[in-house]
Amino acid sequence: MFRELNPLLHSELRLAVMSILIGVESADFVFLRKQTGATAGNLSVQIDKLQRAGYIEVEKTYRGKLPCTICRMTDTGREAFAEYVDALKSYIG
Amino acid sequence: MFRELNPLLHSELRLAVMSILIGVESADFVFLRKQTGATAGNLSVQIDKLQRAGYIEVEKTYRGKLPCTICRMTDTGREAFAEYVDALKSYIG
DNA sequence: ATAAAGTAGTTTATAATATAAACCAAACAA
DNA sequence: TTGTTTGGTTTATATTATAAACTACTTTAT
Repeated sequence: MFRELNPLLHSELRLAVMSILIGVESADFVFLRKQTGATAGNLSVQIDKLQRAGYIEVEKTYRGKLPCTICRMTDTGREAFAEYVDALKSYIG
Repeated sequence: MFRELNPLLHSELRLAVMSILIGVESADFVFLRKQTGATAGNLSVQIDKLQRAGYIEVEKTYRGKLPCTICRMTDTGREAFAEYVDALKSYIG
């Protein structure tokens, strides 16, 4: 009846991050922060979780002299997101 | 950009309960337990939260000699559910 | 009549999660 | 050179989810 909801994606902030990343080639920390309105600490933790799960790739680089953390979704991430969205439909029709 | 997800509804089990109740006039504890596959303890707690939020009404009665807890959604619940579903769409398109 | 097992839950203890506050290092500005 | 801003990370705390333990009663078997 009800499909299981991947707990890694069933989180407002991680879902927002995935939702952004699925639509772009890549996005940096500052952009994600602005789009989601999250605090830096929270975003940092949630990016880490998505990376550990293999759903996103994180590249640590510099923009000029300032640190810049670039995120992009992996194929695994895309699959997981698609399945999550599908599973959600068993709840919300 | 992203709408807020009502944390009371953004929970797998509570969402499942609401999803069931939106489609029926009422449902009892045992039915909800079977449909969701939840443990009795977890279901009891989550029903309580939904009731306190005013999203469902709980009627304590008997089926024969055995206790029977009947749940039905309120108008407030229906509204909250509709808004939650709508908000979700800002994440999953 | 009594013990054992089952039904329908509730309460409570614990594990997992989310979140913000505090912190760090480098850059820039006064 | 002292303070402020940027771009984060780490850690402490509050919240949440969940299962285990318990309550109260019924049914079944002895």
